[in-house]
Amino acid sequence: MRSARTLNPERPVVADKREAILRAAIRVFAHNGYFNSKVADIASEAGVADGTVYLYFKSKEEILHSIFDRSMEEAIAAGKQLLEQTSDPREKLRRIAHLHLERLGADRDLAVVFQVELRGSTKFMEEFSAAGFAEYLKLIRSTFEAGQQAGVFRKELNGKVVAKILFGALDEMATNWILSQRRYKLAPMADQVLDIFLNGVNAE
Amino acid sequence: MRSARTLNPERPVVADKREAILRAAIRVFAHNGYFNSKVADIASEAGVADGTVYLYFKSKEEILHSIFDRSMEEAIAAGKQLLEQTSDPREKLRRIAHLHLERLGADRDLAVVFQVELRGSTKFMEEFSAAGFAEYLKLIRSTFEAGQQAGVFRKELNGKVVAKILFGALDEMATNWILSQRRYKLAPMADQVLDIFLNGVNAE
DNA sequence: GACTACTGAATGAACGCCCACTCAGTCAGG
DNA sequence: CCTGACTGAGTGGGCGTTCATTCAGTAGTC
Repeated sequence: MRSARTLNPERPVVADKREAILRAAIRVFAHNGYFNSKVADIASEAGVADGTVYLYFKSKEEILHSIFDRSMEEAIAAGKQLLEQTSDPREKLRRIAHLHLERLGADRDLAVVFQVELRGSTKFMEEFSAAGFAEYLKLIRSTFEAGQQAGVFRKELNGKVVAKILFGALDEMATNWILSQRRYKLAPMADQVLDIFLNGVNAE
Repeated sequence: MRSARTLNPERPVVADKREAILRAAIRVFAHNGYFNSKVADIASEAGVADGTVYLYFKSKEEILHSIFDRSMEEAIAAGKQLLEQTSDPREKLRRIAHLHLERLGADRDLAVVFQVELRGSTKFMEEFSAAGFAEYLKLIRSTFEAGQQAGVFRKELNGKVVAKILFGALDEMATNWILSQRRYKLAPMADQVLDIFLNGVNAE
C-alpha cells in the first residue's frame, strides 16, 4: 500500500495522494451524499489513513470546495477555448451545450456531486454560484447577445433570462439523467434542447 | 410560551401544533439548511418543547417529507383544477408555468426548501422525484402531447424531453430568484420563458 | 558499504463536541 | 384523581479532528 513511493521513487507522491483523496471523495459523496459521508469513508476509499486526509485538506468542507473549484475551472477553460473555434453564435451555443452535457455524462459520480450534492445548502449555493455558475451563465449570455448584435437572434429578448433558460434546460437534462435508472447517453440530449431553444430565439 | 392553550381553550390545539411545527421547520430549514438545522431550533421556533416535535413527527426526516408531500399535493391539485378551465394547450401550459412560479414566489422560505434543501441528497431526490416531481412532469408532458395531437405543436418532438425543458427552465428561474439579492417578482418570468418555449415548439 | 542520525509523511486510536431522540415527571381540564 | 398533552434535562452514539508515535528513506561520516 505504501509501496508506491518505493517502486517509483522519482514520482511526486504528494500529488498522487491528493488526487486519490479527491477522487475517492467524489465517489463517496456521490453515493452517500455529502452530509452522510464520513471522512473515514473517504480515507479508506482512497487507501490512506484518516489523518492523512488532513495533511492535504483543512476540513471535510474544503474537499467539496476543491472538487467544485477544479472541475469548474476546467470546464470554463474548455468552454472558452471552444468558443474561439467558431464565430457563428448558433454554433457557439451548440458547442457549449454539448460540452456541458458531455462532461457531466462522462463521469456519473462527478455529475451527482454537481447536480445534487453541491445544491444541498444555500450556503454552498451562494458561495459556489458567486464563484462558478455565475461565470458560466455569463458565458452563455454574452454569446447570445453577440448573436443579437449579429441579427441572428431576436433583439427584444433579455440575454440574462435567455441564458438561464438554456442553462436550466440543460441542467434538468443532467439531473434527470442521474436519477433515471435507464442508462442512455446524455450528450445527445443537447441537440433536442437546442432544436427547441434556437427555434424559440431565432430572429424572424 | 405555553399560554396559547390557556388563552384559547376552544381551539383544536392538536392541528395548530402540527402546523406550527411544519411552518417553523420550513423557516429553519430555509435559513440553515436541513442538515445544519437542529430539531431544538425547530421546536423553539415553533414555541414548543423538543419532545413535542416527536409527538407529531417520527423523526427529523419525516418533517422534511411532510413539507414536501403536502406542498406537492396542493400544487398538483391546483394545477389539475387549472387545466380544466381551458382547452387551448398553449394556454394550459401558460397557466401551469404561472402557477408554478407564483406558488414559489409567494413563499420564499418554502421555495428555498424546494429548490435547495430537497435537492441535497440523492436519497431524497430518488424518493421525492418518484413521488412528486415525476407526476408534475407527466402533467406537462400530457398537456404538450395533447397539443401535438391538436396540431398546435411540432409533431416530431419528444414529449418527455419537452416537458423536462420547460420544467428545467422554470426551475432555474426559481433557483436564481432565491439566490439573487435583488428582489424582483418571480411570476412574471413565466411569460418570458413561455415566449421562447412556445415559439420553439409551435407547429410551422 | 556499513553505520548512525535525522526527517517528515503517514498512521489510527482517542478525544470531545454535537445533537437526535427518550422518558420520567408536570400540570391543566374534566 | 385521572387522563394525556406537553416538557426539557439527560443519554447515547456518531463522527470530525488531533497528535503521539512509527518507520521508510536520505544524508553525512568513516
